[in-house]
Parts: sequence; structure tokens; C-alpha cells
Amino acid sequence: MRSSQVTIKDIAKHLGISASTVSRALKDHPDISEETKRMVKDLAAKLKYQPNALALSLKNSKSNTIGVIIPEVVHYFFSQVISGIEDVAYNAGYTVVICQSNERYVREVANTKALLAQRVDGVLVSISKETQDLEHLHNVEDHNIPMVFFDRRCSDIEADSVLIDDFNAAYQATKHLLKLGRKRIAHLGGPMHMDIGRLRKEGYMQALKDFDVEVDEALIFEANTFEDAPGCVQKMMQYKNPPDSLFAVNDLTAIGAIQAIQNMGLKIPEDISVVGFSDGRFSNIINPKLTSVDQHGYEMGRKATEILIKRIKEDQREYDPVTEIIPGTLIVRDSSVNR
Amino acid sequence: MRSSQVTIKDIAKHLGISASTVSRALKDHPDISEETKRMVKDLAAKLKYQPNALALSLKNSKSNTIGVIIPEVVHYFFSQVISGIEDVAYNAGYTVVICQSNERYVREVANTKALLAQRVDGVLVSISKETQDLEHLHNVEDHNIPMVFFDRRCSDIEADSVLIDDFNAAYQATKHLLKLGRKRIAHLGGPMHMDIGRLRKEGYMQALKDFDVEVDEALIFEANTFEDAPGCVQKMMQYKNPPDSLFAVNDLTAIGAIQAIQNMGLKIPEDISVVGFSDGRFSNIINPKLTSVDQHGYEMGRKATEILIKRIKEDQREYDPVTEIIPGTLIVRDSSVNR
DNA sequence: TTGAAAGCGCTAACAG
DNA sequence: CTGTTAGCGCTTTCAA
Repeated sequence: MRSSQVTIKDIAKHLGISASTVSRALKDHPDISEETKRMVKDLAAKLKYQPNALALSLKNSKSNTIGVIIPEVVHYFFSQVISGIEDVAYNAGYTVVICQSNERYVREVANTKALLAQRVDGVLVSISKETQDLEHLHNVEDHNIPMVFFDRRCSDIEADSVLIDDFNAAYQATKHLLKLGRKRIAHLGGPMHMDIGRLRKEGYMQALKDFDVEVDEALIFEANTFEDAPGCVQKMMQYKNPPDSLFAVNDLTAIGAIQAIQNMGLKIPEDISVVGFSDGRFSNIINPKLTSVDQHGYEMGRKATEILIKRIKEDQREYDPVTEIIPGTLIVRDSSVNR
Repeated sequence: MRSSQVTIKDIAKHLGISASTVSRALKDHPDISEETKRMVKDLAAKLKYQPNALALSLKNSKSNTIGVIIPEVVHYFFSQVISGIEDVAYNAGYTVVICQSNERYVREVANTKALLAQRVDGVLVSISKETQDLEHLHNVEDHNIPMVFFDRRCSDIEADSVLIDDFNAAYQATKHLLKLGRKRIAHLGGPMHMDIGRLRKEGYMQALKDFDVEVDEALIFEANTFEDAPGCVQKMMQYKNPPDSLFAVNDLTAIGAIQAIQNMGLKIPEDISVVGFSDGRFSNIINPKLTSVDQHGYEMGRKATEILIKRIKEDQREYDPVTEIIPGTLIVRDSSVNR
């Protein structure tokens, strides 16, 4: 047994007093004499006593812990969100348990289960791309554990969410291209079973409509990875009426497209203007610099956590979920404007 | 009270049997009749019973939890490490609690305390840039909690560590340039008060020495950010004997340099070959693709966690710490070789 | 001003 | 095959 862990009992024994007195002394209970307090505190310090949070959690049936289920930490956006979560949680005295689903449904289910077992006080979730069945999340609801969605929501579940205004941001991005005089705007998007995929596409289409540009389905692809992009580009560039610009659902896809375009000897932004989404560390670094939508990940993490902690503190069984929409910010760079 | 949490007792009461029977039935104890097992399991499923991990941890004085103290999640390298940690921990049935120090000493101390209170079974640490005083880490040792350092070690503390072979990787990177016939190799490096900065510079210098190329201090800069790089480049290119290549301490610095070089109308790799370090998501994405050293963050996370879990399982008070060195892998791409 | 006892949820002897 | 009991570490009535 490793546990050289000092307990309140140990302190009590050493001092020939009761455990409850020690407990009270440690938290400056007014009933306890100054002398006892001193004694107890001194010994506690000497023995490096560390309160056992597990025992406390068990007793209070609250763990002061927040669970996070996130697709992948390695995405810059998500790691920003985590930073936001961490900062708020830390300041409010909560511990954060982060679980990655790796975009896999089974893993998300397992994570949820683990968090439930851990008796987290609340859960922050961004669902995986695979997730369709929602039983595990309903399960969280059933246990009356507050849950806040961030970035990727489940519209079938009534819960608070913090989202970016995907529709509008996509609208702005497309409008930006339209205002540059582009008419044949391709869209690499999806996944269409997710809100973010659908909404961004809808924003794109709405902008076209508002500018009286016909939607051409041949310019719309379900393609949302770096690897997906080149194939689509090659295909489109063989049309007799190829695109003059491109709006991608995320930056990596945009970059994949850019490289394919450049490899065909075409110039960006002159021949084809490109706009990405979810302003990452890349946007500034590639050549040409990528126009993109800043998703404000850190802010999103903060907001979601603030809401969650509020819910935890309120401790209401029923409440009207709020949806906080963070506007995306279009950041115009070289990939869509001539210098 | 929110807790609509079902306990073993509830199940027992519903079924008119004892709690221990329920407990045993749930874990397929051979003593329990099939019939009882069925009853119990069915009801447990119906009531969505979730075992309380806190109670278990308290009982067993082990939490099946690993604590991680990491400078910043938003660094691609660290997020890769986390992925490695998560994967191994997940497969071994451990929960991972991640704390960011944000490179701040006080925060690191607070994190350590929280993890200790949480009774994590082991700790993975990469110390912050600020950390000098090590009491909080000694505290972990005192509590007999296994600790493994990754990437950034504390040489004053006897603990397992998993590091990358910075010296040798830098040596290889420099040698690669030398073998291409480059002689005027600049180095953008640092910070010199950290092992990584120092060792990479030393590897660079050793390679020059071994190839009988004179070290020119005018080609060495303490510059390790994207923003630092352009200034150095501009300065060097005015020398009457300017560099023909460049080795940077990290990719972002390399990329900053590349852009400055390109902006001066020079070609990469023809005029100046560039090598980075810490192969990030960028390397493949910029133009030309960047030659860099893969630091194997994922692998590092895996290794560190494997060692830690081994230590936890061994449960020995004393052991000889191991230091695992992961060799960096030079990945040659277009920035240092003509296609 | 302090102590004794009960209980948070669970399990593992020990008894039947 | 099942129940009783005790205890993990802590807090909190209630009693002294």
C-alpha cells in the first residue's frame, strides 16, 4: 500500500483530540479555541496534510469537477476552447477532466460513461462527427447533470449551447467574395449531418441568393479535410465554366484546395480567391495568407463554462436552455484580395 | 439536491435484497444465482444505474486517475502529447485530468495541489518556463505518487523522464544542410536558459565542427518566434558573406524566416535552404514544404504514460528512475532539397 | 469548546 | 447463495 497519505484521523491521534475537532480547526470554525487551531494547523502543515477531495465529493455528492468531451485536442480551435474552459473553471475552483472522442462515437459514449461515473458536476460537449445516436447524452440529462454544448450542438437535445453564428459567418464570407465580383463560388463543406456543415452551406447559399447568383450544385462538395480538397478542385477545374473562387468549411480544406490550385499553375487570389473558416494558426502562415473566419475559440470556452457553472450553482431541475451565439469575425487576408 | 443518482442501495431496496448481493450480482460474482443476477442487472439497466467512481476510489484509495501538468495545450506539440497520454490511459482504464500551467509558476503549484487533493494515482509533468522552486514537486514525491517528466525535465528531481534528443536532432539537421554543400548556415535559436534552446544550438555547433566549418557568431541569433525571424534575416542578408542556409529552433521561426527570404525575392531552397524543428501541422502546408525534425509528441505522451502506469502498478516506494530518450527524426522536404 | 455517531456509496471479510 | 458489518476520509448534527 502506497498511501502514506495523512488523514484528519492521523492528526487527531497525534494530538489526542477528535477528528471532528481537527476538521473544524482546519476550517476555522468559530467554536474552536485559537490554541487548538494553531496546534492542528501546525501539525497539518508539518505532516503535509492534503484534504482528500474524493471523500469530500462523496460526502457532498458534488465533485467540483467539470467534464469536457471534445473531438480532438490537436485542433487549434479546440485547444483554444480548452484554454478558455480551463481559465474559467480554475478561477471558480473547478477541476477539469478532458476526454477526447477522437471523432469516434464509441469513444464518446465511453467518455460520457466515465464522466458520469466520476460524478462530474457538469459536462461540456462538442459531439463527434460520427455521433447520431444520442442515448448517452440523454443519459446525462436523465441524471440531471447540467450540460452545455459548444461549437457542435445536438439540436435534438434541449441544452444550453454556445455556438458560433455559422450561418451568418458563412454568409459574410460568401458576400465578401461576391463583393469582389466573384460569381462562380465553389463550396467545400459538410458534413451535412452536422449543424456546422449545414449552416455554413446555408449561409453560403443565402448570400448567393441575395446577390442574385444562381446556386450551381456542381460547385458544392461534401469535402472537409485537407485530403478531400484536391480531388474536388481537379474536378471543378475541368468544367467549361470553372469556379472563380472558393469558400471552404474549414481552413485545412481551404489550404488543401489552395495547394491543388497552385499546383495547376493558377494564381491565388487572381485566378481563384479562397476563403476558409475557423481562423487557425495556419492562416497567417501560408502563402498567400488565408482569409478566414475567426471562431473565437477561447471566448467560446469561457462562455460555455460560465453558463455551465451558473447552471451547477442554480441547481434547478428544469430550466429554459439558452443558446449563446458568438459572431464569427471575417478576417480578410491575401487569399481573397489583391495586394 | 440534484442527485437523482441511483445507488446500489436503491436497487437493493426495490428488490428486497441486500446491497452486497446487488454489488456482487453486478460484477458477476460466482456465488450469486443466475436468477438474482438477471433481476439485478435488469433493474440496474432500467434505472440507469451508474457506479459511483468516487466511492470506489475512496474505498480502494486509488482513483484510477492520472494528472497531467502541461504548459499550454494550444501548442501543437503538447496537444499531440496529450493525445498520446489519453490513448494509453484510456486503454488502461485511467481517467486523465489535464491542468495547464500557462507557463506560470503559481498556477503550476495550484495545479499540483489540486491533483494531490484529487488523489491522482500518478502525475505527468512538463514544467513551466518560470519554474525554479521545486517544493511542489517534492511534495508529490513525499506523497509517494509516481511522477514522470516529459519534454521538459527537472534535473534536480529524481524521477522518470521522457525527452527528445535535442542535441542529436539538431546535429542531424545541421549535418543535412552541410551534406547539401551548404557552409554558411545561420541559426535562429534559444531561449538559451532552457535545455531545448541550449542543446539544439550545441548540436548545430558540433555538426559544424565535425565538418570543419567555422562557427560564425554573426550567423547565430537568439530568435525563436515567427515575429523574431524577419529582422534577423534582413540583417544577415546584408552581410557581404550572407548565409546560404538556415536552421531554426522551431518551425514557426523557420516559417517566419522563409517568408522574409521570399519577400526579398530569393528562392527557397535554391538560394537559401531552411530547416525547422518540431514538426508541426504547418510543415506540410506551407510552400515550400518545410524540412523539419519530428519530435514525436504523440509517442512521447504514450511512453511517458506507459512508464507512469507501470510505476503505479509496481507500487514500489523506491525505484531507479529511467530516462527515455526519443530520437528526433529529420524529415526532409522541399525547403532544403530541390525537387 | 469538544466529542461521538452517523452517513455519503461501495466492497470484502465474515457469518449464516 | 445471501446478509451483516465495518470502513475508506470527511463533515455535521446532536449531545455533553
